[in-house]
Amino acid sequence: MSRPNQSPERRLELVPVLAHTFAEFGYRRTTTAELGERCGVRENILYRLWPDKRAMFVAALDYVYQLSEKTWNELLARADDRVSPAELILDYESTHQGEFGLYRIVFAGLSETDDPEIAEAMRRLYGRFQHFVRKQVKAHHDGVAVPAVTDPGLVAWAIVGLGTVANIGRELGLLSVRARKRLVGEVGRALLRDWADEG
Amino acid sequence: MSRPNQSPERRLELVPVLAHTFAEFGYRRTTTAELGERCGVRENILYRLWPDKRAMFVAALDYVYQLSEKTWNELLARADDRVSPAELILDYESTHQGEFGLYRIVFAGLSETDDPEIAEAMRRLYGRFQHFVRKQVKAHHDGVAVPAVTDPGLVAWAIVGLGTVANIGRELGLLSVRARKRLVGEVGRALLRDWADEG
DNA sequence: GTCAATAGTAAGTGTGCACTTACATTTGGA
DNA sequence: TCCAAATGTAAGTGCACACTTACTATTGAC
Repeated sequence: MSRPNQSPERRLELVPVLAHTFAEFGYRRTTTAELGERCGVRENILYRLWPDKRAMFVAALDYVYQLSEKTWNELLARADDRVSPAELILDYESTHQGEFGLYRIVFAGLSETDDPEIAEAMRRLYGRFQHFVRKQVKAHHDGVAVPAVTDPGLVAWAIVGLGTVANIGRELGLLSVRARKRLVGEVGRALLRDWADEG
Repeated sequence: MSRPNQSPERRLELVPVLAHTFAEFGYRRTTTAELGERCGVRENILYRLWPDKRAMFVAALDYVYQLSEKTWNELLARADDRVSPAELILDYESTHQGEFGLYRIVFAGLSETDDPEIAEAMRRLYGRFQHFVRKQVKAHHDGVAVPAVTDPGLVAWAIVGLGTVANIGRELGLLSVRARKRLVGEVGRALLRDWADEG
């Protein structure tokens, strides 16, 4: 034997670059030549690390979730007991949401769901997002007498929907920063609010 | 002169076919050859009716909104005063939402927003959706003492978000028919509910 | 130092597809 | 019945781009 295989490390280095490139151009309009250039390598180097362009995209999708989860977990680690985790994430997302433009990968993925592997990656992404949010909503509900919506799973989907539509509004220039903040903040809180409280 | 130009009529005939084809394959994976075949004409016929593929897509996007608006207006025309128009639309969407798969065109459009004309068409689409829903929410608020969220515009965006995430859940097989119905129905009603009522 | 595997360079290649061109046929107003 | 415009057919064309091949240079365990 000679020279240890450093492919895994190399993949970890390059995935963020892939993700940002796919976010910028979408799936189809991203060329493997462009990916190589951004990564500072020739195309065939990428083809040694991943079997095809599709696999590069799937890797980028997985990276997007991991990055979000990491950010949220760091956020929750700094939580005190005055504000519930669910509210903390809402507040965070209402200001920082989408700031790296990575949501555009998700949009790209949504029109490539005929590919089973991409569909699977999208399922992982949305499934995990919803699962994560649901956990926080459930915890939040422990301190709530009469939740506006009883099923935490439904609330989690609705919150994911808020984030999604906020990103659509941003992408199309239909929602200002301020409007997006109010959308996620006010509607999100209405979904979490205690129905037993005063109006 | 001889033979009147029937292009406008022909366009009206063909647009639904374009829309269903784009919905099936997305923007990039739809070939002009396929469009021609589905329309039962040669490619260059399509190029006489629209300048390029992009224009065909934009026409399909506009068609999608027109179809939805038509459906909703017919629905509202049958309304009585026991249920508010906003609730009527929620109930309708919670069962029939996305049934023709045309939402997939919207997903396709979301990853083509770098094209100014497509972006503009998407803005029209989402802008009109939100505007339409907002009108119904506003009317609904007239009969409500303390709305859960005061700004009808925000509520409208949230409802559009519910529809969007429900379609994503359907597309990825993450939400069953039943779950989608509950998502749009229960969360939608929570957003419309009167905060002054009993819990 | 040797050798085998890794890492990198440079130049294809084949195909899919948006769009075009050249030509034939039909239509309907005068 | 003429003829100009509309409608249709058939066969390109050129380019973008995913993926490959052939080759060179580096690394590091022995």
